[in-house]
Amino acid sequence: MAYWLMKSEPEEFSIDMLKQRKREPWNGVRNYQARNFMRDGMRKGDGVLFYHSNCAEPGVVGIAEILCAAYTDPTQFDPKSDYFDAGSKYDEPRWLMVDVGYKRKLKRTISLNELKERPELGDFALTRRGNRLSVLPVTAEQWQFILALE
DNA sequence: GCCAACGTTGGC
DNA sequence: GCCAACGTTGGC
Repeated sequence: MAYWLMKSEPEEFSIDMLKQRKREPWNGVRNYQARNFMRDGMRKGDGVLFYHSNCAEPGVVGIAEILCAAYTDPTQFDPKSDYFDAGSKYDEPRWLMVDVGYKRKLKRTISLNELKERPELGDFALTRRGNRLSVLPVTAEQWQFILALE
């Protein structure tokens, strides 16, 4: 079992929306590195730190889980979608997605600021300089440490 | 709204 | 293959 952190802008899709819907196809990832994490790393049952980005208090706000291995993201073939990719072919889809399931909200937001101040996290993909990945790996140690802060 | 950091595109 | 221009992410 592996652990991940997935970012979402709360105005686009918040932890409360995931709580309501219970399950969400994580479409729209259009970064190769993030796609590779989903394709090569993610398996059913993996843990997800749900992170709010681009908001007043960026940070980890909840826990989710990966519900299935990566599969074709249909929005890449939809000309009306924001995520349409004219260069992707049906028989060779460029973009994948996973389904994410709601587990629970944290009692409080564990803010980016707080995470930056924790040397215990070591080399953490989230706080690496200039990091912009929306899907990134979390070690078992980081997972436990972050949740212990709750 | 600003802007640093990064990824992508496309001319050459 | 290089690299300038451009677009996007996301913290502040």
